[in-house]
Amino acid sequence: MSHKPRRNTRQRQVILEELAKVKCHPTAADLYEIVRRRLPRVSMATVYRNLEVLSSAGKIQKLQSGGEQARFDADTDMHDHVRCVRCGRVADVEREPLVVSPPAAEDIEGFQIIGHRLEYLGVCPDCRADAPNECPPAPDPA
Amino acid sequence: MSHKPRRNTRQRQVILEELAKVKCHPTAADLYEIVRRRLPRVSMATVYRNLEVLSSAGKIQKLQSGGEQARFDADTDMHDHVRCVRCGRVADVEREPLVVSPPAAEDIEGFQIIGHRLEYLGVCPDCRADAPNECPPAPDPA
DNA sequence: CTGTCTGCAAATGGTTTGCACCATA
DNA sequence: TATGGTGCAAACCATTTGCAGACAG
Repeated sequence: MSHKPRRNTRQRQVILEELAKVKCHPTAADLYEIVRRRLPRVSMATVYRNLEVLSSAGKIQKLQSGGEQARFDADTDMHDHVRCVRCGRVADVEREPLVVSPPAAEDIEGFQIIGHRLEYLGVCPDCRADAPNECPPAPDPA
Repeated sequence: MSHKPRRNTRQRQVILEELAKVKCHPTAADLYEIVRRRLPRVSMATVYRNLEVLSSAGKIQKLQSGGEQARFDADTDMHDHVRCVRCGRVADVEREPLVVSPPAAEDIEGFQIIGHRLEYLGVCPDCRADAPNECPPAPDPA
């Protein structure tokens, strides 16, 4: 794929390195805090711009299945994720990704299918711990 | 689950009625425009508040699988959706929803699974039509 | 050198909220 | 009449963008 020439700036390197280092799937803001420890003068704009560049270059994955903040993953291998509906945290699902068969042409009124988005919803251990809550379908991820 | 008592206001009725009427899956703003024809003085806030109330009451579905605007569906029967990656339009998939088996406990590190979110991505007929899309070979309008 | 990238700050845009008045039950 | 609901405007907040100077190639 012919992409525009891209420069290999220090910011870009550090952002990718730090994302690769963490086991979790940080938000842009999380990553900003992390990167800031090495580059005190970076700006959020730079973090956002680079996450965008890296993700369209296929070097990282952007996970934004909910209406929530996007989260990022340096592991580009195909794998599913679970998202905590309470705190928004995202974790990997350690099994082969589910095979999702695309709907037949006649079931989608002219749409040309190019993929799908699947993500599990759950409650993470931490949230379950202090959770004085009850019924499964939590209202909102606030 | 103890829910607060809810009043049956004219705004609430109209919002639900109009949503039930349309075949598409409008955004809050779309619905605001529609509802405004019957209630010229409604506010966006009221539309948002009621869509929230109706959806937590299970009377409508809130579709916000992407990072995009939420869309709403008065059809609460289980069914999948396709979202146009160009214009954001959402349509129903006319087949039995795919059975998604939740990951086993040992594959998700303590998360308690409560559901999943699946949505197909595609290009709608309209967008495909005028689509001057490119990617590899840079098109030259000249 | 040149054109991309950065930092800063201000702008977006969808959604939410505070408040005083209104209307449903 | 008691309270949930409404309209309005301002607040929020993640993300984007305009701009001038900085720096990679």
